[in-house]
Parts: sequence; C-alpha cells; structure tokens
Amino acid sequence: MAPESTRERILDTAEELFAAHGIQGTSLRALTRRAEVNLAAVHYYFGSKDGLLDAVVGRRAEALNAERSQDLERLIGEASADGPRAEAILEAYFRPVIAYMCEQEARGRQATVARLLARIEAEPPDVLGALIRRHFGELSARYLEALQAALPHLPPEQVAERFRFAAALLTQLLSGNLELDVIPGHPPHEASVTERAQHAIAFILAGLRSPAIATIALQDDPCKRADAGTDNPALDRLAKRAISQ
Amino acid sequence: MAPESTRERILDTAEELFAAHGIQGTSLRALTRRAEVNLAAVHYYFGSKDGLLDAVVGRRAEALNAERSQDLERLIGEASADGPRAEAILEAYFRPVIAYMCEQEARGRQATVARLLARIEAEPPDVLGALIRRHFGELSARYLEALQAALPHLPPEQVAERFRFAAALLTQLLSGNLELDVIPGHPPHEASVTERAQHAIAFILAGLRSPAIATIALQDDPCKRADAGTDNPALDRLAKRAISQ
DNA sequence: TCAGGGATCAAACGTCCGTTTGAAACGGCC
DNA sequence: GGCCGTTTCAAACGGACGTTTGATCCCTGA
Repeated sequence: MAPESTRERILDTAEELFAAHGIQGTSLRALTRRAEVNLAAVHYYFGSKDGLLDAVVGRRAEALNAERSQDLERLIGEASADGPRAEAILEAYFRPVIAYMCEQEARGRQATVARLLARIEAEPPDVLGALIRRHFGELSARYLEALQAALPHLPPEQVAERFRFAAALLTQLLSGNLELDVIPGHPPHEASVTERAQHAIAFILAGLRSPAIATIALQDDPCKRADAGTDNPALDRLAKRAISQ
Repeated sequence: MAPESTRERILDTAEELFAAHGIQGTSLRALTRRAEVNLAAVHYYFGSKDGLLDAVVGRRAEALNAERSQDLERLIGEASADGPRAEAILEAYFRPVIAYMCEQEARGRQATVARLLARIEAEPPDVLGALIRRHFGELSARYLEALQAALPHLPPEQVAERFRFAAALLTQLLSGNLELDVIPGHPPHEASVTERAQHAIAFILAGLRSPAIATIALQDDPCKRADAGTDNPALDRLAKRAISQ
C-alpha cells in the first residue's frame, strides 16, 4: 500500500524469491519483473547479485541480532549470580525468529526469512561460512557462552556441539522442510508456528541437558582403522555404548 | 583404477559435484568435462538433468534402504514381544549412513552422498518432496512405526514429529554444515564421523525420550490472535510452559 | 564379411543468465 | 529557468545453460 522505494522492493522480492527457489534458482530478470523494477536497478543499488544476497540477509540479521542481544542482556541482568538458566537462553534464542514468523503468518504471508536462512545453508561452504559468520557469528558466541555457563557440568566443547545441533534444528524448522509430507501414512501434524517451535524447543532442551558423553578411545573408532571394512560390528558396539544412559 | 563405464562415471561425478555445488550450481558441461565424457551422454543415459538427479539419489537410496530394511528386520526378530528399544531403532537408522561415511573417509574421499542429501533439501519443495518420498518414504514409515511402538507412552504424532527432527538433524550432520567455523572463538571440535554421530545420537535420543508435551489451548497461541503484535509476552509464557519439565 | 544397433562424438539449437552501457527522466537548489 | 546529482530506463554485451541432432565409431551376431 505505502509506495515502497525501489531499493526496498528489490530487497523484499529478493527475500521472497531466494527463499522460494534458492539463490541460484532466482534470476535477476524474474526478480525485477516481479518487483516491477528495472533490471539494472539491482546493480545500481547492490553492485551484484552477491551484494544483493548480503543485503537481504543483513537487513534481517540486523533486526534479529538487535532483538536477540537485548533479550540476552535482559536475561543476564535478571538472573542470579549463576547466570540465566539454559531454557531461558534457548527460548531467547528462538523467540525473535518465532515471533517474526508468527507475525508473517498472521498476515497471511510466507515467512520468507526463515526459508531463506535454510536456503543459504545449501550454498557452497565458503560463501555460506563467510555469510553466517559475518552476520550471526558474534551473537552466537555470546549465546553459546551463556549456555556454557548455564551447563557447568558439561564440557564446554560438548555444549558448543549441542548448540550447533540446536541451531541446525532451528534452521530446519524454519525451512519448512519438516512440514513436507514425505512419510506415507504419517502426514505431518498441522500446527501453528508457536506449537511447532514449542515442540522443537522441548526436544532440543532434552538433548542439551542430557549427561555428558565420555570420550572413547580412538583405537576403537572404526573410522581410524586401516581396514575399514564392509559390515562393521565395532560400530554397532560403539554406537550402543554412546547411547547407554 | 578399474575402467568404469560411462554411465557410472557420470553418476559418480554427478554425485560429487551435486554434493559440492548443489544441483543448480552444477552444469552438465562442467560435469561431463570432469567425468571425461561427452556432453550428450547425460541425455543418452538419463534423458535429462532431472533424470540424472533421480538416478544419483536412487542408486544410493537403494543400497541404503536395503541395509536399513535388513537391520530393522533383524531388530524386530531379535526383540522381545514389545518390539525393539528406541535406541536400537535409532542406531539402526543411522548406522548404514555413518558406516558409508566412515568408509569414504578412510579412503580419503569426501563423503559425497551425505552432502548430496543435504543439498537436495534445498531444492524447491515440490521436487524435494517427491524425491524424498519416492526414495525414502516407505522405509521411513516402517522405522517410524517401530519407534512409535517403542515409545508407547508418547502420542504417535509426537513421535512422528520427533522422528522428523531426528532425520533433519542427521541430514545436517551429514551436510558438513555443522563443521563450519562460524562462531568466533569456538571452532568446531575435530572429531571422526563416528564420534560426531555418537554425539548426535545421544542428543536425539534424549529428545525422543523426553516427556510428552501437553497440547495447549489455541486461544493462548499468539499466532492465532487477530492482533499479532510486536513484542509478545504471551509467547514467552507459552514457550516457558513448553519447556518446563 | 558385413549388416545393425548401441555408444560416442562435435556441433549447433534457442534461451536465459549476470552485467554493462549510455541516454532519458526526475528533483532540489541557486 | 538552468544546473547537477540521483535515479530509472531500454537495449545490448558475451557467455553459459539444457537439450537436440545427425554423423561416426565399435562391436557383436549371422
């Protein structure tokens, strides 16, 4: 309704199309046609397609990071000397993204950022790594450190690893891939964004909280053995030991 | 060393390049150049690029499904009348993929299938959904049903949802994205495939086992409210309730 | 020996890509 | 009004894409 600027129309449309068809799957021609903008405008404002991608991610990341940063500060301020609890940290990490999705869903629009983030995960590792690090690295580190403080009985590296699991699952949750009906006879349960997030948070929290895993002597590791064979009973034993509580 | 057939060379190279650069990011020209095969051979053998993708996935899916199917049958046969335990089922679901990655890693090669599966996740939903359903749907249903039997205290839909979480996490684990160094000051812990898989299994199992989540009245759901606003205390309460154990 | 069919090949098809160009339109300020 | 910097525009650039074609090779079976 409000006449958006050309720059914003490009960003909005790029976000939508990148999310829907991937970055490589979105041509600037289709993008500018849909945005009702001249083709050359993309290069005028963003220099290149890569520059556009960075701007699209950056715009959302800035808002998201501001909210997350504020939430984390508040948590730390309100908490006891031990620092905030793990579930509070995790919830603060999820909340801004979920809230945004709620908002978009309430307006009947696709939650595009979310899918976009998942699409980015599929970019070549160099592009992906640089992009994520630049836009989300610093704040992720602060959240991770808060989590490590909240879970002092776990080795920090294991908290870090599990935090990565959590972030990966959040990404998948946002991507919409979890809502695809791929298991015949078991269609995904219809639920609101909040419900789905709830369930994911509960799932992740249980994983975060689970007892530490003892490091296993590497000579048992079938990956390190010279004769990595066909059927591998050692791996079975190994995995069984890993999941014994 | 053994002179591979043209068809196989195409499949191998496609698997490798699709995994490394995505499907859209891989041109048939680059593919056939690397495979030292004529450009037209792709269409001769597979009809189209999509046909090639299907064949690439199908070749691995067939082997993987055979192993998984056999493992599941053996589990069911060995188990008591109650059926196999959840961790055994989960382990059987992971084992063939992990074993393949071990094998590839031992040979110093990239575990390409793995990354490929993750790349596929980034395809447009229609293509993705059809592909996954065709190649992995039936067996996933059998695993899910075994899991539901092993976790009778949980509502089947929640087991299904958590099974989706597990599969999503396995995909991410395989994609290699979890090994990217994106959190400054907290580089990922170097570990073998087996170790990483171990940790993921433990994480997932804790989530699978966690108590059921009570369904919450929808009128509390901020997503359903007419005035989905900016800052949302109801969401906070909701999420907090979800993660209270 | 030679026909025949699967396999391979170079070349071209039309289309779309990201990017660049240079000129036209716009808007505020002297 | 005349100017200048910003923004918009149509058109074209060279190149890469997926796909198709028709000729050529090679090998087997009669």
